[in-house]
Amino acid sequence: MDSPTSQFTDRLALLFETDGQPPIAGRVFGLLLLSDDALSLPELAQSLGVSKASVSTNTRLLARLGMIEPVRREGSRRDYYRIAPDLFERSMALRLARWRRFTEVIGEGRRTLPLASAGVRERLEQYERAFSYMAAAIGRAMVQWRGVPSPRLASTGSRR
Amino acid sequence: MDSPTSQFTDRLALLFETDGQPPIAGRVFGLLLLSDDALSLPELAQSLGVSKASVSTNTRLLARLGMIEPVRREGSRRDYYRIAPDLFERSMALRLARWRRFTEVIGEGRRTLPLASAGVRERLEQYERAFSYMAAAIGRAMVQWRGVPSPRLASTGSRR
DNA sequence: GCCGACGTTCAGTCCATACTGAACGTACTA
DNA sequence: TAGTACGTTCAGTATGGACTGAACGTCGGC
Repeated sequence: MDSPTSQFTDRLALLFETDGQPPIAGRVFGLLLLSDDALSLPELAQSLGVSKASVSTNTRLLARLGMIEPVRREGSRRDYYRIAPDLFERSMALRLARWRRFTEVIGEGRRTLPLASAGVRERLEQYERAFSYMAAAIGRAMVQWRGVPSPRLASTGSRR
Repeated sequence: MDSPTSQFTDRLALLFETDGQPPIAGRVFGLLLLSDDALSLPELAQSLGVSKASVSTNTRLLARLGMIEPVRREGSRRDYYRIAPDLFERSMALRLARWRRFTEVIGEGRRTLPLASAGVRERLEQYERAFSYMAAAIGRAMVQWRGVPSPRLASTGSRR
């Protein structure tokens, strides 16, 4: 792997790490991001210079997150992976889901805990209301974005 | 600290941890979230049963993130901390910033790397365009939310 | 039906880092 | 000017988890 590419995957590794995910997941993601066609597990392992055990674990992680997906090629037992066609939507959904989990913990606290005061209750409710509002708005905006005709991709099929 | 409260802070600790932040930051945040008035560093340390060194580090982390803020009480050298009044906006901004960082790495790759094909370039550009679109939409939605009159908080000052 | 290639699993190692306790610098007080 | 109560810093420790290599089960080819 050439130096500029490894620099790119390194930055993604760091970014993934600060997000609480294994660095190699970022490297695999970065490599696939720059690759035109799907890559096999041994190809990824060799390009990145890591064990296939790591690649196996992290491809499954990324696939579970919906950021990449396996591609079956007939006449081959190998698993090929590529970036998910709807990558943007997936990554947005992931980040929104994290935020929702956070809000749900707050909501559960509000419902089950003996709160110190009405002010505290109001603070938590306010947060939950704001999240619901924003989540709905984000959902609407995403629908609109999907409707935006993509100049070049219009014919290549933005929906799978 | 009573058991249900520590259960709540534990869940937040776990949530922070999966987000790549120290668990104690989550505990401090949870405790402040349920507290009506600002808490001092030694109070936090004692309630959570952790060292004041940890509390000092993590309060500064949370303050840097804008999730909590220090309160000065005249006639006291102690630092008191409380949940940021604009907590929701802050936490949204933080999550958006993370996403932006991610998108910027992709953009930098697109600009500086010798890409394999036009398809790859288009994929990256598409991601960047989508992010810009969504970021703008989220910003507009936030402005609208601010404009939504809060029934009970209207008089207590939602702006500091 | 044997052989080889593939993906997964698991025990082991290693590294990062969260947390602690003690030492330190600082500012208010008497 | 001591004394005290802060918050911060730093070396040390320990815990979690990412990664590895080897062993395993499985499926296709000759």
